[in-house]
Amino acid sequence: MNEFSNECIKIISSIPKGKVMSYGQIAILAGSPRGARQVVRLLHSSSDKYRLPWHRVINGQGKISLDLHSDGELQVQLLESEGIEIGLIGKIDINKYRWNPDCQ
DNA sequence: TGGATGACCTTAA
DNA sequence: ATTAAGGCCATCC
Repeated sequence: MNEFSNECIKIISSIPKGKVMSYGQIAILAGSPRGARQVVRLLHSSSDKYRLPWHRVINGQGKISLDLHSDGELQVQLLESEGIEIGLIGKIDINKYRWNPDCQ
């Protein structure tokens, strides 16, 4: 495991309940402005192994990148359980729920 | 148009 | 077989 992946895991694990982050932001905070896809891979491949709150990670548009008919629906339910308001298209108030560990 | 974003695919150990 | 690491270009507003 390299440092980047480790940072990503820490950052993602640091996302508090009721907050969400985007891939790009996590990648930047992790140290790789172009490593958003690596964050994706980590979430998709090692989410269970590392116990990452993948449901709190969405795209930069504040929407669910997953299929709302499959995993996306599950994520929507999880986010709603945390108090996050989600639109019918999976739109989330990223402006309100954006989590900035650096700013915090 | 242009620029930021991305829930993958491939290779190696 | 599984786990881990790495990246670039099409897509959407």
